[in-house]
Amino acid sequence: MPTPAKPTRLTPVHSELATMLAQCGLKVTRPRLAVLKIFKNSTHPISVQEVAAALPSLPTIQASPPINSVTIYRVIDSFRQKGLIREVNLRHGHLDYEIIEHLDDHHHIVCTSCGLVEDFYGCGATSLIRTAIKNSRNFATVNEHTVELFGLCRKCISL
Amino acid sequence: MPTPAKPTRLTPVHSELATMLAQCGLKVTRPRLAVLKIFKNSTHPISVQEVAAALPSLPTIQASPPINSVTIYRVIDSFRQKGLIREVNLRHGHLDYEIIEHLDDHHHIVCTSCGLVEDFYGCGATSLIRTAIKNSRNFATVNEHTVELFGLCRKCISL
DNA sequence: ATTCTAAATGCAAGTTAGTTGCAACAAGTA
DNA sequence: TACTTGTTGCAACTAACTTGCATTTAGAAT
Repeated sequence: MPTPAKPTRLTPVHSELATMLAQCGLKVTRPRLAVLKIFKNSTHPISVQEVAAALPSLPTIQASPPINSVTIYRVIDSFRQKGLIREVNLRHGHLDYEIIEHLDDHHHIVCTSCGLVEDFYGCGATSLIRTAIKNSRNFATVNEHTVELFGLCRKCISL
Repeated sequence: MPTPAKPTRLTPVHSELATMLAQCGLKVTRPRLAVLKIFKNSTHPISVQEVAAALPSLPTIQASPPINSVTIYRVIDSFRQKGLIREVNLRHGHLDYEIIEHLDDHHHIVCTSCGLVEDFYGCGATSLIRTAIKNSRNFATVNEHTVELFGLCRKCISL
């Protein structure tokens, strides 16, 4: 009779999120799993306030006491420090955050009238970065870059 | 005897700043001249707080009552709306603002360790913008763009 | 399993940035 | 010079965010 697989406490999605946390040296806690799940679920960059507003909809959070807002700030800051998320400014009057999927070349077009956000990939910054470093007196390396485009979406331009 | 030149109340620099304000439909007031002068003088993007801190050093301000902080917020917001200044995120924990000199292609490299900021020009975004619009389902025009590079300066990389 | 320790969380209180409503004032115009 | 509208200053307010500290807990050591 074959040994039955040992039951694990973590659901598959939990184990994926838990691994992400563990790999960057963060302890796996309920608030961190929850906030990370919000970022995973979100299709676009979101603010601290939006994270806070989305948390109560998670089953794991509904089942237990709500997460203190101080904790949300600290969790988001730890994610940012560890490079799990990045800060983006879409000129919505505050900063937003989004998960960093890989070493992706991922950017946004924002409508300055209605705020609509669309993604685009591949900004071809590598050659730009090379020449920028060559021309710079002070800089040695560039690890990250942001590119955001601001314009008008089709709906707003025809208003 | 030749007619003496009529004395003008505005110094040359005032008239230049005043013209900038008038050209975008803003009334020429003491707070606006002062804040605009701070932006003109600054070599790099600055925050609302830095503007407020710099104002008392201006002779015109020293000579009269200080400018209310509410007014600073409103002046900066009016400048941003009129396109005199732009908002930039250098990941210093807040938003900064800098004067828009022309239709310039002006960007920054920021040291993620010490915060040093250096300018660079010409990011070659025009072709990027063309392909981004072509690939976009929703967007029709792009009027503005931001490009910021984040890395380590020579000093910090050797620490 | 149990114990241990550093890290993470929650709470309460405080600080600061930024906003709003309104009355007084002043720039630009007739 | 007077008028009108936009601008400013003040006071009060709101919300974002921070700090200090006691409690709890994840992960590692035993």
